[in-house]
Amino acid sequence: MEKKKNIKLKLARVEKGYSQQDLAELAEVSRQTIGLIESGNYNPTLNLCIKIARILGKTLNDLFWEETNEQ
Amino acid sequence: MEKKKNIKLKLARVEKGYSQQDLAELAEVSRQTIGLIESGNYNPTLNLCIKIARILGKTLNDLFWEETNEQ
DNA sequence: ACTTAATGTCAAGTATATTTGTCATTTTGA
DNA sequence: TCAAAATGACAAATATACTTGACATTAAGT
Repeated sequence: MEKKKNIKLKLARVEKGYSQQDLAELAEVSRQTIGLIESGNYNPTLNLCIKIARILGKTLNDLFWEETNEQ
Repeated sequence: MEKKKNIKLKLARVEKGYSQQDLAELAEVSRQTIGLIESGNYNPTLNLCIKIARILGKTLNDLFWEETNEQ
């Protein structure tokens, strides 16, 4: 049951020059939580997604929305 | 500590002609969970937000993103 | 007025997001 | 090469999302 990595999040983080640890501290969560979200095997809460998006200067859609064909 | 109601979600649901119960069944969660998300006193998981958005033909930003002045 | 559907709310239980600690592996820079 | 920084991964504990059940209140239709 491999899940899809969140490459968009990782790219946005690296573009800002942040390590997982840096982003974790800014978002006030653990480094592991950031790692798990990037790995894709994770279901974070909405508030954390919003916080991360704001820190990285992105929106929810930018980081967490996948367009589907039928919609 | 009153939190802001998610009026955008409620509007999108009513536009589709769904009751909270209807949406809950489609999203495979309890009616209470939908009610709590609309009431704003809640922090749902990302996967549930995505599921709800897809059911209502909206995006994450449409339903759960608030633009801020500084970004 | 009456009935039913829809919603709000509370309390107790269950599932799972998140933390903490630790160690292994990879990457980066001197 | 070497050392340090960054990341991956695991297990056990804690915090909290979500469920279930139940009852009260409000809205809508007849």
